[in-house]
Amino acid sequence: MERSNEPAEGRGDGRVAGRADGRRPPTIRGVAERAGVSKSLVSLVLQGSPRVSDAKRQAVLDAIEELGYRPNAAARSLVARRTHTVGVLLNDMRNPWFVEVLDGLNSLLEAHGLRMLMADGRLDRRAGQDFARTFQELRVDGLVVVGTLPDTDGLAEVAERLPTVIAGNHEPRLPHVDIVANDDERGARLATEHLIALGHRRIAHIAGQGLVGELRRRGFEAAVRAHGLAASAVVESGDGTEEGGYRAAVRLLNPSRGTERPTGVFAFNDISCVGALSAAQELGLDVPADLSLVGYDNTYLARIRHLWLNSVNNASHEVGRRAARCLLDRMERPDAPAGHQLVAPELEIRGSTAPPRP
Amino acid sequence: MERSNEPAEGRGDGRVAGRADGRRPPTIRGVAERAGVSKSLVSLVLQGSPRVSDAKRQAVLDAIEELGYRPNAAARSLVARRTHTVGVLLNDMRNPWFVEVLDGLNSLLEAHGLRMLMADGRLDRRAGQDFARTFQELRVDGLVVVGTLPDTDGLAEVAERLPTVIAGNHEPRLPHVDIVANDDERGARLATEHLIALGHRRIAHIAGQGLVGELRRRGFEAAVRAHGLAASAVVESGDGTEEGGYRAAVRLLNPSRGTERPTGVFAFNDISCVGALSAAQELGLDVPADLSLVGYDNTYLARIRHLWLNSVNNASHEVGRRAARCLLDRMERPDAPAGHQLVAPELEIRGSTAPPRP
DNA sequence: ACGGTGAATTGGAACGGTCCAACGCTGTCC
DNA sequence: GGACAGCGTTGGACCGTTCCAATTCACCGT
Repeated sequence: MERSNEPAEGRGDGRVAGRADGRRPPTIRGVAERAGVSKSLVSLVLQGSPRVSDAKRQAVLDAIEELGYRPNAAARSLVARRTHTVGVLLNDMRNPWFVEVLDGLNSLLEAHGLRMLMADGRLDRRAGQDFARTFQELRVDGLVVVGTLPDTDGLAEVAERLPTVIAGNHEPRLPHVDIVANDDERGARLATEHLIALGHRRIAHIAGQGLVGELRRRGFEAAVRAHGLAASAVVESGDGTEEGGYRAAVRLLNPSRGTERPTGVFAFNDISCVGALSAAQELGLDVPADLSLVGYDNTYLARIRHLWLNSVNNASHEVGRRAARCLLDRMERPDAPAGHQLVAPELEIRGSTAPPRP
Repeated sequence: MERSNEPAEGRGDGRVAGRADGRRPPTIRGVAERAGVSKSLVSLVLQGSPRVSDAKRQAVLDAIEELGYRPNAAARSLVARRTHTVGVLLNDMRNPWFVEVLDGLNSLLEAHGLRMLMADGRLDRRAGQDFARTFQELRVDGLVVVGTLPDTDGLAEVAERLPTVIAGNHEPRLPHVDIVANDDERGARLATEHLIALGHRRIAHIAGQGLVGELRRRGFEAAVRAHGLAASAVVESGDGTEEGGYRAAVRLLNPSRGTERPTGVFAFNDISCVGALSAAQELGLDVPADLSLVGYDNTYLARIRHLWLNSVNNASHEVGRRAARCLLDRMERPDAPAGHQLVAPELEIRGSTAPPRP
């Protein structure tokens, strides 16, 4: 009762201590009053309408400037029923690969006036489990899932209502969800064929886990088979970590092994490739003279002069760009059939391969 | 006129092609209607009010479930004048350091029901230039700036209206803006004193740029001076890159140099330390037998077994946690004087240092 | 029988924008 | 001189919530 007579005073929101400086941010009405026009006219000015006289436009702009007015995005999107925001769900921001995709995404989305709202599933437990709820409550205009994702059921639910695109992963396949991914199988073939072209005949692969690990292994196997080297090819399992790569390489290179050891190794990713490099050096093998190595992902690890690894560059930036393109298309035609495209990788040559010793 | 009789039909928003599936998402009114209650009661249920009969509560919950209703965050925050969102501005997501800070931030913010809206100044040109405008339009409840920042004027403007905290940087100092940063000077002293304690007498520093570079150099100089080694200490300038570290190390270690060469080097960061490592190996020096190295930041580079660098761990997670604490406090008392705290780093010992050769 | 009490429920006014129909002007044309 | 067109401008409905005051209703004591 007493309170209703002093509406804009501090502590008006019932918190323990007064919020902000007690003064609410200026509204469109405040601007209108100051400029001596109606709020409708201010709205027209904000939208850059041409049917406003220069005099009033200037008055409005001055008032905006003087008051430091900023339109309220919530109010705006409430009536427009568009937030100009797309949700981006990642699962590990530590992965430099993601940043490339984000960069590619952003370049296009920004040009279309969309901002990105990022959530990291691993970093933010809530976002991982409950991202469906969060993004729906925020009424994002679209959703991009980057990499693998914790909760497929949740995604299916969101995808029914929201234009959705998966970037950098091959699954899950859902009715109206586009997929843009790296062509991992092709990249693995590229790496393997590079070793073969150098003259290597005993070639090994340090495998990774998950669907991506599967695809890269498949590419490796296809390449060795195509060149009749399947009999002398070996696959050791790793886990995508440096330690896993190290141990796999030790198993591969250990002299106690019955068969002759490989002269070329294609590793699942750069990290495990670095592990393999460590193992080789511990065993007194020179890279690339005694052992050729190829990694994958072309991370900045590969670019360290000390390591200088050949690596498959999976063009993540392009994946991001294309995913953005898909999302924009799907926002226009939400019921179009799901598309599925692969982006071709390239092999980046540095110093970790050479022809085998004669 | 004709339209007003068919309000919820597709294309109602006047776009070129129909948006979504033509059906608007359910609102609180729809839920109320279905449950046979008023919208006010639904609102009470949503807020978990105890003064709702069990029968009606259940009816409402069922209706929500059946319709797949999700409250509209924009409408909610419009009346509540709180978005439960804090803006996080970073300047390069590629930096693994940031991710740690974000993780620390998130752990506390999430527990207080706040979500993070991230913008990368380098990735998103608009966010970098115009983040002040964007965050103000979104009416975020607070702002965290992680690392350095492109536009100090913009920050000053925002900070007048918004609880603001700077994490991981020592500047700029503004009236109501708290600062939580790593104690770079102390970390540098730690690293340098470790070398001194091992018995090194000719110690060098590969410096970095900016305020942080300055602070670390200062810590180095303080330590050598305190131990009476200032005369034999050298500082070479680098730029925080691998290449810069490499070149600085070449200059330091080159035999043609007039003076005797250092036996211990403290580098500005892990990356330039890796560059120094490369240079040492090219010159035929063994690390750590001929040359001890210490890096900074304890990134995962340092943890690569192949490199296995001693490095100063600047406890970024803790920086994030404390920054979140500051922000929460400041949201309660926005006019409190600005605080400034430093987080103590620790030295992580691995394999890149040893006593100098006798 | 009646007012009082308190709990459960409801209508309606915000919140800060957009947008549409309608308005007052001025000038033009027949 | 009146109908009309077109321009610049405005009031008010609406978007989907929250919150407050008001209402209903059963129950109680007198």
